[in-house]
Amino acid sequence: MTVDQRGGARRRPGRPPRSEAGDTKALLQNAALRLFARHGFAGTSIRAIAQEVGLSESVIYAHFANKQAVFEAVLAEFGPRTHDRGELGPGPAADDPAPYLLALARTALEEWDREEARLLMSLMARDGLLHSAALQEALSAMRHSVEALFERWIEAGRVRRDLGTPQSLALSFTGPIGLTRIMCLHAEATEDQRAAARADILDHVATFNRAVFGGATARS
Amino acid sequence: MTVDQRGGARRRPGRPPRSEAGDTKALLQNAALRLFARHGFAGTSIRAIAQEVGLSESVIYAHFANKQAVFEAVLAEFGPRTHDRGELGPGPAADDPAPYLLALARTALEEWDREEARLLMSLMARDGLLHSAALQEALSAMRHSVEALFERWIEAGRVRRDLGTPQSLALSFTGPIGLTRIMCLHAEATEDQRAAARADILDHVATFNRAVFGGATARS
DNA sequence: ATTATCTATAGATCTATAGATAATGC
DNA sequence: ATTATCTATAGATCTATAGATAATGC
Repeated sequence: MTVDQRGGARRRPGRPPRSEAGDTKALLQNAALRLFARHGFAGTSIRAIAQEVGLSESVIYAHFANKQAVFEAVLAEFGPRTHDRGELGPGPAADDPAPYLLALARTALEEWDREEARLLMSLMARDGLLHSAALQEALSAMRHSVEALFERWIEAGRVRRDLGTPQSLALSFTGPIGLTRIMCLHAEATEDQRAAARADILDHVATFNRAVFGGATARS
Repeated sequence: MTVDQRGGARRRPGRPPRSEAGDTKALLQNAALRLFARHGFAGTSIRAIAQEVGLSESVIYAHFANKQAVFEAVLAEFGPRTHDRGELGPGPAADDPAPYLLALARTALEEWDREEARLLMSLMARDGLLHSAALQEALSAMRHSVEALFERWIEAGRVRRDLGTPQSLALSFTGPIGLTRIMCLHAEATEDQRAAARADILDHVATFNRAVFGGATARS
């Protein structure tokens, strides 16, 4: 009788016919991601998640052990990947620093600007996940891989040795990118804000490249 | 009878004698800040706040209209200042860029490493305040004031004009500082993590200064 | 009389479970 | 028989209010 999101009357009791069946678990996880991103874990009720999909709240317990398990499933499905971070594949042009860094940034941007990634960012900016050990590790892994690049470039004479440690250079390069991502590439940002954020990041990379690699890349 | 935080038996009914009176409102706000920082708004109950101070939960309504009002009072008291941002006072040495930027960073660090500021950071990293209009504005104000500095320095020939726009330079300078603050200067960070964060920030500033102002500052 | 606390409680959630119901697939 | 849903409900919170109680300050 009651009209709901799924667009129709409330279901009757009993298993629904094949024609109406969907991937309920996936629908629930998706709804949960959106609601957790908007209202946080404590601010999202089991009831709200089920309602969003147009189902009775008890159906959640057929798919998840409890509310916490829903959150963990969302993180496992959409959460930060631990593997395949930062490397851009085996080696397009890692020995030409400036273009390589630009390509790295572009790749990251493409990944981070996806809706799913933005929802995840909003979720992390609630619930304190920004400070969770998991994210800190993912971030530090990413940072280490960039440090390794600078170390190599210093050895190869592509970066003035007196400029700073590989650690410091890596932070100077990734900092503005990471900050802009956290602050602007989230679920509530408008398309305009996101476009500005992407431009800011690319401008930073260009400025960084000019300051660190000087005219070397452009002229020699 | 029940022992509580304030260290004693539960109060009896009736106004407490002068000897036991404290600034209840301030105590409540302080407890609320800590709990909101740890568990978020929705994850913190009125009950938990009162309990933390060792009072009955109904006492909260003598001091605040409702739960939301507690949150707003906490933000008003501890929240991001809109005024007196970034300027370091009228003018210590704004025309010698490198030392000025270093002083700017040191001042910010001192402010941000205070316990209260760290609690606020944790609070913002829950409840989505990181993406609130209020913080975005505070941040953009800070950024603009740094942009103005770079603009002045470019005009004065202290920064190579072809390096990048004032906007881009400002982001390249403040990005690593802001990111490190958000990620490391929060309530749950250990003293070691915070020390590393402070060192990272100062290293970045040094690297930035060398890359952007080159030997000019050191030698001429 | 006013102020600052308490106790008790109403009413609204919220999580989770038990048990009914109807379609499916063997 | 199994699966995927529902209805109904228990029990635990949670917010907020009403009304009692005792110290304070005039």
